[in-house]
Amino acid sequence: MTERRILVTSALPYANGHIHLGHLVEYLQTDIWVRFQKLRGNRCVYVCADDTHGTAVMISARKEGISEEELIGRMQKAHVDDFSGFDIEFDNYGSTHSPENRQLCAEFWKALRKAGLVIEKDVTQLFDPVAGTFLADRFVKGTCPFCKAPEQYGDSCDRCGHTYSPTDLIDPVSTLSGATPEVRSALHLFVQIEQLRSFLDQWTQSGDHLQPEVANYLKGHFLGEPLRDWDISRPAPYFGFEIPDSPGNYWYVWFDAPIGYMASTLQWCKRHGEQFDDWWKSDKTEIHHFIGKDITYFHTLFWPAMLKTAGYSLPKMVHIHGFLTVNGEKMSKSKGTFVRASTYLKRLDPSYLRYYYASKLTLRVEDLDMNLDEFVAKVNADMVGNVVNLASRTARFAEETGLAEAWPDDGGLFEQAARDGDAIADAYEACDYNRAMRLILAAGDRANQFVERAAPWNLKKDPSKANELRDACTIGLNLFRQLAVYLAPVLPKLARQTGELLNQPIRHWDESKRPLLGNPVSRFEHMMTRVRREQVDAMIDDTRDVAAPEAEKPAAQWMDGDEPLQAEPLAAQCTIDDFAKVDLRIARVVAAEEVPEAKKLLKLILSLGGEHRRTVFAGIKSAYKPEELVGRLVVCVANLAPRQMKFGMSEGMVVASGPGGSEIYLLSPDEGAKPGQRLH
RNA sequence: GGGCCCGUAGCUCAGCGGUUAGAGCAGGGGACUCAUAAUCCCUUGGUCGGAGGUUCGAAUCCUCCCGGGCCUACCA
Repeated sequence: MTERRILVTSALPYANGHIHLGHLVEYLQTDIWVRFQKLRGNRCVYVCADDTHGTAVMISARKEGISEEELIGRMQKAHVDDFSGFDIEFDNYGSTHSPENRQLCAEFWKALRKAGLVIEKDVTQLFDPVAGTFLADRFVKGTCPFCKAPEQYGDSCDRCGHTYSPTDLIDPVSTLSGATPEVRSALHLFVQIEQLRSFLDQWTQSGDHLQPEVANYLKGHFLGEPLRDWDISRPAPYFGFEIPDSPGNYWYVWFDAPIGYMASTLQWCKRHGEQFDDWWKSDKTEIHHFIGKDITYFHTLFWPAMLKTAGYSLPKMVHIHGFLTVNGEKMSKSKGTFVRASTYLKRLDPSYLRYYYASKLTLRVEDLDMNLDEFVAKVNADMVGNVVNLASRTARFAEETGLAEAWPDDGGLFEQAARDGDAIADAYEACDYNRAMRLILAAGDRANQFVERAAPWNLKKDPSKANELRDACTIGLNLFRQLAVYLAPVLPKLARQTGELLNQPIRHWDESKRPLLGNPVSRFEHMMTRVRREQVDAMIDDTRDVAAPEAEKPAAQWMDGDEPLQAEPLAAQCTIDDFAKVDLRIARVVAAEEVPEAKKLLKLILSLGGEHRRTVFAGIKSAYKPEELVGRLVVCVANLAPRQMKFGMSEGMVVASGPGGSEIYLLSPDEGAKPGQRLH
C-alpha cells in the first residue's frame, strides 16, 4: 500500500469554557481515526488549537478583571491537560491568537479583496454605552414587539416564535451592564459568497466530501436560495485581529477560527522543518475535518469558499457527528450530567470512555446517547470480560515457558482473525467504529471459545502435556494480541501493556497478520479494572457540586441551583405603575383542545367568571394534555392585546415558567382563589 | 409549513433484494472453576411501525400513513 499523507483537524474548542464529555465525542472520534492512520503506516498529522477570539472571551476577561491574553492562556493549559488525560494526542496544539494565524488571516483577506468578494455595508445595532461595545443579539433582552413577552433575546421570541431585530425590542436592556442600549450604526465588511455558488453547489453535491444527509441538508437549506452576504467584521472593541486595511474593525471570530487549523499546521511545520504548502497546497495531501453538526454551515460553505478563493486545498472530507446526550436527555447541569473532562478523570479510567464512545460511533450524524448503566455494562462485559480476560486466563500459564517456537495448529483461528483485519480497517477508515468494535468482539468470542476447549488449567496438571500447554497459551495470547492491535487506536494503553506482556511493542497494524513466536511472557498484571456503578455515581455527584456550589446558608438546604437565573438574568427595574399595566387574573380552563396542525399550541377556553370567556392559544402542547387542564385554575394576562394567529384569535395568555419542551410549568393559585380575581 | 434522520427481540443495535431475520446485554436452564462473580454450552423472546405497490422473491426498492428526533420557518 502506498503511504498516504493526511492532515486531520478537530474543531477548535472555545477558550471560554472547559472541556466536557460532549466535546470528547469529537476529540476521541478524531484521535481514534488519527491513531488508526498512523498505525496503518500513513503519514498523518493531527492539529488543533484553542479558539480564542470574540465578544464572549472579552466579556469574561473583564468580569474577572484580567487581560484576555491571561484568560486564554489559562484556559489553553486546562484544555491541553484535559486532552492529554484522555490520551488525545495532537501533533500540534496552537491558538487562534498567534502570529501565524494573524499572518494567514491577512493573506486570506487579501485574496478575498482581490477576488472582489468584499463589500461594505452599514449595520444598525444596539450599543451598550456603559460597556462601550456593540451588542450581539444574545446580549440584549427586552419585551417582544409582537406578543409583549418580557425577557426575550434580541433575535427572536421564544414565546411566540417571531423573529425580529434587536432594535425592535421594547425596553431593551444590555445583559452586560443592565444599561439601556442606544441604536448606533457602524460599517461592517461582508463577503459575497453568492459569487461562489456554482463552485459550492458542485463541491457540496459531488465528490463525497460530505455525508449524504449533510449534502442534502445544504441543498435544501442554503443552496436553495441566494446565499446571504457573510458579515465578517466587528467594530472595536473586540478581542481579535484588527483588519489591516480597515482600522477599528476586527475579523469576526468565525473568520479566523478555521484559519487556525492552518496556523497550527504552520507551527508544526516550523518545528519539524516541513513545507507548509506540502500540506495545504498539495494534491497529495488529504485534509480531513472532524466537526459537530452545529457548525456544519461554517465548514461546508464559508470555509470551502475561503480556501478556494485563497488557492488552498479543499478538504477531502468533512466528518460530522451529532451531539452527546446522557441517559437519553440533553446534558444537564442540575442533573449532574454536564460532566467536565477533569471531573471524569478524577473517578474513571479514560479507556472506558474511549471504548464506550467507539462502540457507539457510526458514520451517521445522529446524536450519541451515553446511557450510564449501559456504559458500565458494556465496558465490563466487552473489555474486561471478553478481551482482557483472554490474556488474564492464559498469560500466567505461559510465564515460565514463554511462547512456542513454531505456530501450532489452531484450526485456522489466527488466520481468520487476520483476515477480519481488513474489514475492521475498512470500518475504522469509514469512521464506523461501532462496526469495528463488533467485529473485534466477535473475534474475541472465538478466542474465548478456543481457550475454553483447550483448558490450559487442565493441561497444567499433567506434566507430560507441557508442550500442549505451551501451544494452547501461544495461540490464546496471539489471538489476544490481534485484538490488542485492532483496538490500539481506541485503547493505546492496552496496546502498550500488551507490548510489555509479550515483550514486543505493537507498532503497526500488520502485526495482526503474523503470530508472535518464541517471545518470553512477562508476569501478568491487570490491564483494566472493572468499572463500578458507584464510581459513575460519584462522578455525577461531583458534577452537581461544581454546578451548584453552596449558595447563601439559608437557601442551601433547598439545594436550588441558580441556572435558571443565569439563563435569564433579571429584567430592568420597573415601577409599581409599570407592573399595574399588566392585568393578571385568575381564570378557569373550561375547555382545552389540541390544535392538530400546530406543533406547540393548545387552544384553551378560559373563564373569568360568569359569562366572561376568552379563547387563548398557549404554547404548552409539549408539556400538558388537554384533558388534564380542564377544570384547573391558571393565571391569565387578561389585558393583553388580542393577536390573530393562524388558528384563530388569541385573547390573552396563560403564564408559565420553564425553558420549554416538557419543562413548562403553569402557575396555580392556592386553594380558595376564584376566577376573575386580579393578582396584585 | 418545509427539509433531513430514525422506527427490527425487554434494552442497545446489525442486516439494506435472495436460504427457516441476527449479535451483545438482560431473562431461564446447565457446565467449568484458569480468570477482574470473568468464561463456555443450551434456551425463552420478533405480524422487521402500519397499509398498499414493484418483483419469481422485500426488513431490504417505491408511494401513502402513523410515531419519535433534529433542523428550519414572523402559527400567543
